[in-house]
Amino acid sequence: MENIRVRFAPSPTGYLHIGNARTALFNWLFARHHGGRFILRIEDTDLDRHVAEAEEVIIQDFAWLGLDWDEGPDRGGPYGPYRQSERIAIYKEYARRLIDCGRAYYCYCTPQELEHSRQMMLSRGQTPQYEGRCLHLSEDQKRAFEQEGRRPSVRFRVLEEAVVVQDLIRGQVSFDGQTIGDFIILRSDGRAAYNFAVVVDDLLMKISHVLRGEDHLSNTPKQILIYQALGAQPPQFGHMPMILGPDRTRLSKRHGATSVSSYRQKGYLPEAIMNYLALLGWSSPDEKEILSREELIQNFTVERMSKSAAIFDLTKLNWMSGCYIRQADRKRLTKECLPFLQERGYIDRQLTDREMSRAEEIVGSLQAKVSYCAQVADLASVYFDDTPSVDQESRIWLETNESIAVMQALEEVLESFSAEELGDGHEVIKGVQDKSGQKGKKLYMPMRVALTGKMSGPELGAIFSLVGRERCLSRVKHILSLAEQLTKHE
RNA sequence: GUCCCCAUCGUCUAGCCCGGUCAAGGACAUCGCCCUUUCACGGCGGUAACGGGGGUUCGAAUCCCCCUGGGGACGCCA
Repeated sequence: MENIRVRFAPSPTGYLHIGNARTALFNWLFARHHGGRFILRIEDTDLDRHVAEAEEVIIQDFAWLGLDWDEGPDRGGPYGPYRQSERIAIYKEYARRLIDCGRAYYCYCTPQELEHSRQMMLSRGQTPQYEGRCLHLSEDQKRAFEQEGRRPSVRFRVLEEAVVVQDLIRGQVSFDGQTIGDFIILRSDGRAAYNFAVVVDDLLMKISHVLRGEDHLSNTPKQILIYQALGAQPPQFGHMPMILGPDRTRLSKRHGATSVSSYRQKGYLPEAIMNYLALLGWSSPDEKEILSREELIQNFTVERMSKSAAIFDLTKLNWMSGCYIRQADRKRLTKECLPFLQERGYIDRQLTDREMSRAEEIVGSLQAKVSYCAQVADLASVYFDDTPSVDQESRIWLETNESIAVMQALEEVLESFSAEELGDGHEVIKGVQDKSGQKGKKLYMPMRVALTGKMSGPELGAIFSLVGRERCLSRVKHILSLAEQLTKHE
């Protein structure tokens, strides 16, 4: 293939949706795999919905994910401008051409009138479709409408019997021209409608392949019609499967986190998000699942895209993210976790070398247990909370004498050690074992609960060495007193 | 309502184009065992799917038709 040019064209709605991110990713992978160009274009035709910083947000999320683009509003390119709001004159010019050759006409119907007739048709069980009322308006009629103060929109005139879409993913799909009503290409305020703007932009930007969500499949015949009316060759289309929520409906806010930034804010690693998204609707030829960005680029082809919709599975994302966290370099991971630790006041904003290496130890001790960085901060509470409460499932360890005996043994052994002697607590544990005669779970769980109030957490060794003798001791006393209270109440 | 797309374990999927090698493979989740003097990590094993009905064929998860189910689109939203 030659001169491959693909684009991602988001509307700046304030955040980058997970589904859009996947669309962007596949376009990017396609471009990088084939050595083509990846273009970012902002579809801000609808001023009403335009959010000022929205464009910036999208660009940031892109950068975070590691997607780079060759042409775009921020870096220019030979086919700019790359914002639709800056291309209004171009759309007008192309609409003019269609009017001149009889493939478009002015329509003076008001939104109210159109809504009314739509309802009428719907109630009669018909497909709502423009009836062509303004198709043959005389100059006098037009003037009369103008006098009324009506501003016309421009409609595309559909003449074709049938339109065939050659889809890269779905094969040949045909549409009956009869079912496509004359649609608006220029709104009455002069702005281009989506179906028109995309065509003009894709044409002028020499886009070779349009890979987008399946929800656009039924728009495609309209767009092909415009290409044809303009005497142009349409690009290759490929309609990708939708991403659904667990209830099998289109992924939306009520399914929870659906923006890329929400995952970034929780401290997911970008390569994990990229990897997971890549597997939604695509599979690698060797069935490998953990793929680096280079492997993704190398293996990506549209032939391996699936046709059926995929459910966004947070559980699997968390597993995959956990894989990346475990593989991550400790220093890097610590850097990613720092903001979360600071936010809770666990560590200072400015760190000495010593504090930094302490932070690395903390993160390292938790690395195998989390899926994303915010969880590190959750679990790190065991290093900072010296008066922990005992969670429900850990209560049972406060209720038996043999468990309490282990805790008491821990208290005594700890007291017999100096702060320097403690180290990673190995000797302490041995001492407690000797004293209590317990081993395994019955040895470890009481100690764990006495130290943290929880049944799970980092290695006891990490707790001993990072918390130190004094605080360990005060925690054990604290928990022991809680246990005492508990027994009294019974 | 009309049009369009889709249909393999609970979930993501391989296999389908080029029918037999599929008593359907992998991954997540789940269950069990092992490792670890604990939870986790890791290792091993188990449960679990070709939506239904017709064809075509010696033979169908794979090809055809119908049904059902799900999704999408029908906007002066993108």
